[in-house]
Amino acid sequence: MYSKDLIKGTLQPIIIQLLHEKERMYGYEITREVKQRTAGKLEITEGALYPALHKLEADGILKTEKELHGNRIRKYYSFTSSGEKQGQTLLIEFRDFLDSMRLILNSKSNLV
Amino acid sequence: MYSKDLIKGTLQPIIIQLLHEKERMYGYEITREVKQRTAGKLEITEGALYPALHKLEADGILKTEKELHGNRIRKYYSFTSSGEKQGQTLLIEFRDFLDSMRLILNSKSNLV
DNA sequence: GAATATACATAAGTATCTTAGGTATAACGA
DNA sequence: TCGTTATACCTAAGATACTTATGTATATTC
Repeated sequence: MYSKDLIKGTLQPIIIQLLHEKERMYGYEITREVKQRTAGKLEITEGALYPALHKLEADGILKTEKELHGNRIRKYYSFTSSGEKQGQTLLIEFRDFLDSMRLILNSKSNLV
Repeated sequence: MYSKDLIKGTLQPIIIQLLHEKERMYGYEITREVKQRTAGKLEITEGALYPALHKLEADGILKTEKELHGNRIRKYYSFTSSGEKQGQTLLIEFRDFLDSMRLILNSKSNLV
């Protein structure tokens, strides 16, 4: 697991990214998918995820529908029609931000 | 400028990276360098930078020496001998973290 | 039948940031 | 010469995204 502070601010774009790929997902599924993609290096804690999902719903970006699987409830999240566009914008910004980080780490500048 | 929340957690590794390249820098110089490297997309606020530098010093990773330039004081930061190693470790972790972000954004997973 | 996995949730505390303010010198343009 | 911008440091209040801990409940596995 990475140091806790690195992760701040990345959770929302991660959620948005996954939902852009899969249309609808439930919370626990998101934690599993992230863990799998990063070979266990990044584990989203539920104490962070659920409040984040609730906020995205409260902001009108995601909507939910509950479904019974076996005897357990799953709460599926998907984009609202307006949220779709907002999510795309946020993802573009996030990718651009990561590019900037790479620039900082790699630029052979006039330093030294 | 990027959304505020994206930036959280990245300031410390940025400082460490720059000091690995240049040996010693002062606060204001760091803000200029970051702005230049990112074409103005990332501007470190002084309210964030100075407390971060103070913390790195308090943690024994950086040390300082004040210098008079013209009539203005510059406070130069550089690694302590033990801080050098810690900084390297932190940078490796940060790069790895960015790689994980890329994995999440790019993996053609079994989703959909 | 105990431990682990699945699946949701909240709440207190921590840490990093933003925003806003403060001090002071240097340089530049109107 | 006077106001603005740049340089250069600093702190404090408030916002907020996280961690850690806890709770509830069902399903599966050993």
